[in-house]
Amino acid sequence: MRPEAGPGPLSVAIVEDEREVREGLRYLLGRDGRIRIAASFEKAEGLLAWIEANPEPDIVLMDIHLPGMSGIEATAALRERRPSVIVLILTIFEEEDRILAAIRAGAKGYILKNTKPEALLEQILSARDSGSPISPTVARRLLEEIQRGARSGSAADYELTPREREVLRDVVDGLTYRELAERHHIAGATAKKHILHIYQKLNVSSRAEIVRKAIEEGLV
Amino acid sequence: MRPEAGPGPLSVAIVEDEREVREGLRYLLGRDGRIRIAASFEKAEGLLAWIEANPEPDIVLMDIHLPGMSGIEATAALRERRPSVIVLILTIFEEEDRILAAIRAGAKGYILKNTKPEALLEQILSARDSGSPISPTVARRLLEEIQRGARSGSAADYELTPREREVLRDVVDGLTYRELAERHHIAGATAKKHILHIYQKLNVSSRAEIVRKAIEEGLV
DNA sequence: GCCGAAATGCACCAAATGGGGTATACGGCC
DNA sequence: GGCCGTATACCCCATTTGGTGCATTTCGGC
Repeated sequence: MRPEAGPGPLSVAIVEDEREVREGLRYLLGRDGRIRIAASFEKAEGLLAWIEANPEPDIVLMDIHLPGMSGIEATAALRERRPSVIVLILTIFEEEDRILAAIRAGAKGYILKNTKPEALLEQILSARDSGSPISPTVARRLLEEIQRGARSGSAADYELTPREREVLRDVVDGLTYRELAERHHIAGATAKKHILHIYQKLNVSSRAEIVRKAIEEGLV
Repeated sequence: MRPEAGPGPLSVAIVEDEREVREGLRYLLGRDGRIRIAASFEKAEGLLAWIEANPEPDIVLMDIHLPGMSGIEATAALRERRPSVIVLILTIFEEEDRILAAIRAGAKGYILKNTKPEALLEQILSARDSGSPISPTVARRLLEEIQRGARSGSAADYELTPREREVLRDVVDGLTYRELAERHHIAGATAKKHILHIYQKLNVSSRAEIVRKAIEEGLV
């Protein structure tokens, strides 16, 4: 292997639904001689279909939020069918939970879109040499996650009080503050207070998020 | 067997968190000579502990919404440990999804609390003779469910349009109308419209419910 | 070309929600 | 006794949400 030069230009495919961002990436990466844009798609399904009939690219830049199949799902599908393709998640959000999900799905890197163009370029190139480009912000999250998992034996517990656990279950059942109040014989304001505390502990801020997290983490 | 007389009074245990309702049931059922109230509890855990050390009752009247363990969970636990005990769900709500869940958990009947006292009494007594007291309203739901399952091969599909499916996924991700609008390049009002349509098709009316249903039915 | 379904957009409104603060009561622990 | 966490309750406020009704555009099928 020749890490310094590599066997010709790095072949890159892009999956990104925003046209401007997609075109911007094509231009930005394409003008560097070390990279060749093999194709770009606005939907993950497009990439998956294309890859069946074409030589596989070295790297896929994958957005997470896409119409239709999500970037994470697409990453998982790609690992199944084309395990040698390196998938780099490229997203604008610092979505705590998605980082782990993406990595479990087989992503080799997680780059934020606010990364400076030159740095972006280098991160992509580094991926070829078994590197894993991770934005600093993301790296921090990963460290925190590792620490968290290390101490409590990976128990998805959060430190909910018994009362909060009861309320959580009912929130998952779709109860409003008022119904919560009736069911537990407390004031609606108190029910709200409990829920707000749960929000803080689970690091969410809406009913939808709390329900999802509670179900996925097995809190109910 | 002597269906007309039975082997003495029917032994009934009650699990109901509302004190007034619980006492009301004790009075109502207790004054009929054919029934004997063995015990009553405000929490399912109480019943489960009690039943370990006492002769099992013929019938358990079980509320669904309880602090701590739910009535459905308790029903399932009871079927495990005391399979001969007949559990009748007694609840004030006509909760479509709970009916099936309760029956799967092993409930033998599903009675609504708005049932008239005399009818309630007869329904409970009928359960002893292999009857399954089901309130008419509930029976209707069951028929609909059977019809639904019969036609489409039990596929949990609902008839969502592709667009609605996309929106549903993002709602599960916790996006607000505003974020939905940005992500799909549509107006917030349109995002709302889609969600309202999904509500109708899934028969729910809140973010929390839609997220739960979507996850549990594998729509995401 | 017409029809209907799907998707889109907007207006209006009542209710629910999320977020902030303050305060009291109870129980266990140092 | 004093402290802290938990649960309780209430106040205010901006935003979001759920519900309706109506109108337009788009698109595939007949």
